[in-house]
Amino acid sequence: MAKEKDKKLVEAITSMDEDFAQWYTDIVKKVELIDYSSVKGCMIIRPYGYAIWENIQKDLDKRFKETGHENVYMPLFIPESLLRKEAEHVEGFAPEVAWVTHGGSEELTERLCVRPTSETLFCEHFSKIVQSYKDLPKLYNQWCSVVRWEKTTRPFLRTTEFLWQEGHTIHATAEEAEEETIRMLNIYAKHCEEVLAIPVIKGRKTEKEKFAGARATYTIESLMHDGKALQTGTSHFFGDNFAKAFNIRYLDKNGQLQYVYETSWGVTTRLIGAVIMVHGDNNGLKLPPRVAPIQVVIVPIAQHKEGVLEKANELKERLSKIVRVKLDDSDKMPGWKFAEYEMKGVPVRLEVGPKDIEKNQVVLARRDTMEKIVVSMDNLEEEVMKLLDDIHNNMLETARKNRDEHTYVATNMEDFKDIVENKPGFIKAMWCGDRECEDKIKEETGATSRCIPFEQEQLSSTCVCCGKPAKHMVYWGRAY
RNA sequence: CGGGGUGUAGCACAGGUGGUAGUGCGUAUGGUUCGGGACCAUAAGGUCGCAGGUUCAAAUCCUGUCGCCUCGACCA
Repeated sequence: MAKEKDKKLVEAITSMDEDFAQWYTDIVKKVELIDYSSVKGCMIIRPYGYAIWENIQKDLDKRFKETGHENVYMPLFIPESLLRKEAEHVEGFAPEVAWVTHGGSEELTERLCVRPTSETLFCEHFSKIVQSYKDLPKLYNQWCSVVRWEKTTRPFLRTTEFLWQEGHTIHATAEEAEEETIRMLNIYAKHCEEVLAIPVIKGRKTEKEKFAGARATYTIESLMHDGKALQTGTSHFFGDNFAKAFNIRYLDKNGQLQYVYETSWGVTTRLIGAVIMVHGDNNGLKLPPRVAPIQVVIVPIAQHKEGVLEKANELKERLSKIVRVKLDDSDKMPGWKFAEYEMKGVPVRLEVGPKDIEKNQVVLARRDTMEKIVVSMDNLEEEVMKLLDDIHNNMLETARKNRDEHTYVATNMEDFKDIVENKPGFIKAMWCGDRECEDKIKEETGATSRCIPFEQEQLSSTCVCCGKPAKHMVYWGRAY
């Protein structure tokens, strides 16, 4: 009887092998990361989910500031005429913007769009504040939400409104702007590996896949557990494209009017989706220690017995000086708590009961490997810190190994199709650089070009699709 | 925007052929428990997604509509 119940509870999360999409939905709901709202495609980010975002923000914001960026805030609304100033840009975004047509009961003379991204607002502002080469560069960033009226939505991965940061910078020269574009891409990559324990492929997007209005788009791509790729962050080089459309000019040292060179770059709450799908397992979420809202959860055993709660509180006090720690002294059974915090992805569980107190020890259980170790209370701080670092490194390596094991090489279309159908993952293949081949591959296999990686390999000399001489090695895959 | 599924208590669901709503989990209270999702007792909790229609009578039949999930085409 009891066993049947156990089974039922364990099955609360759909197995990822059985139905990955359902597994994902189960996680975001049951772990209480989000709730659905009454507006289609909009999600409520609950405290546990938002705390992950705050930790991501904290780390990224620090990295932005260390590289000289300043935070600003731009308006939510963009007048239609402003959005239309850059042709490619408006063409790319117009189909998915939300329009405000009324103020109160009055119809507006010009409708306003809810920002889908803020390039045009930054450009208009830059054109007003920049006169001289001495005003450059301007390195701005904003944390905000944007709205894109997407047709299908999924929590974190694609929502109608989503939280992000968008950096916008202007520079005197193209070289300087290019450098900035790459610098920020590297910051994203480092954040992913050092904080989220997600290994990424850095590279450039093809013309087909680049951002509307950009000269070049750089991207970090990661591989999810189901073998689908996720564009995890992007950094764009605009050249003087927007500068010309918005007339952003400055006087150089020689008294000549010059256009500025511009970049923009962003990551979103999608990063949380990536964390879920890269690290999670059938027991639930598995959070990398550096973003985990709770890094150590203390579960007292037989907490009604004398001295147990006192000791648990004492350990909590000690640990709270170095990690984010929670003591769960609720009336739930210990076993229930174990399962609960495993589902929530808490990296380390600390068990302390009468037997431990007697022996001056505690039990530490790690979420990544499910191993339990016994450590002395005397050097608890040291052991916990070491364990959290170990967990981070192990999670990063496990993710890297998983990605590498699901990265395949194709040298002809037959192999390419076979891989897409039977072995979900990244496909490395040579490409001639022609749009027709890229289109054909997408049409025939459903896979898109993810990026032209900076780290090139010569897999063969001919294009996987048409057989003409190859120009680049490209990562392909089905993507979110 | 097309295909499929779904909407009944906080959650998961049951309620062919119409008769005024039920089960499990959870919640509250009291007690026994506590090293891997405990048990007993008592109790609270629902305008059956919404709007029309048929009918003496609708969770059930009809029409419309909305939300959500999911698979495609488009996007971070």
